[in-house]
Amino acid sequence: MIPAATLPIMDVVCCAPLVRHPLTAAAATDLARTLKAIADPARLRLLSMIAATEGAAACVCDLTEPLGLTQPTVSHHLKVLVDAGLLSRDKRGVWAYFTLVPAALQSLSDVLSPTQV
Amino acid sequence: MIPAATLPIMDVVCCAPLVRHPLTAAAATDLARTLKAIADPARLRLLSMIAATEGAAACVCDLTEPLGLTQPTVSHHLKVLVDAGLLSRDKRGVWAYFTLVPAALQSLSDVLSPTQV
DNA sequence: CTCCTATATAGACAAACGTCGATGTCTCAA
DNA sequence: TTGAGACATCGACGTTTGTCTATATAGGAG
Repeated sequence: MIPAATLPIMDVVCCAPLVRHPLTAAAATDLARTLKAIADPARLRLLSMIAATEGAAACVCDLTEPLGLTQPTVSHHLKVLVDAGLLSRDKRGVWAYFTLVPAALQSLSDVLSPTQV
Repeated sequence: MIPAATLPIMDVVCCAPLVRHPLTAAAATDLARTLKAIADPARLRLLSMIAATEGAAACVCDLTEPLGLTQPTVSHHLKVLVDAGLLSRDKRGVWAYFTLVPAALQSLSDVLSPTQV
């Protein structure tokens, strides 16, 4: 039950570009865990909706209706993204605001790039 | 049963950077399909092993043993990657050689980058 | 305190997934 | 023609995943 959020994504991704060295089993498992978090239509839309939101912060109530999913399902997807280190949660009073973690997406982008430095 | 390989990944990915516009349901489904293809430890290792191979082409027989999976399972994973447009298959005689499709990985990398042009 | 609202958690269920052993297909060599 | 080897396909299986409803928790208004 260790939250994946504690995984240092940068470490997993940095210095292990996919196309330069064969991945070890452990590195592949870690990277796959993060990729699984974004390999879902609902979660991709959540990420893009949060990124497009004024101030890049959004609460669950704003995200539920345009997605066409129930509130518990949206909360579940948001938890997956937070645990993966892609979003951060900021609880203000009754509302929970979610913000992108840009470095996480950048790390994923870097590891996939065939033209890595 | 339309192979995902016929999906124009560049079109799915290009001009729809994740963090700039909210994804439509259809675009999110297409992108998630491609991401699911690489969100697996065995397939990530296959990609990196093929990339690291002399000439960037490898046959199934070379990939089975280091992965520790059976030949049918490796063939299955390779098919997923080919259908996703990430690998191309080249059958020469009895052997099947697999090669990276660099543009596909680059497209994925681009769409995830928060610092997209 | 009491109610209302926003969110999280629990439990259930169907669908999708990863893996395997068995078998089919195709190519080459003898 | 026959046999062997490389790869693909099939069918089965246990596990994981996405979704829901129902319920719990917790903050703010009155």
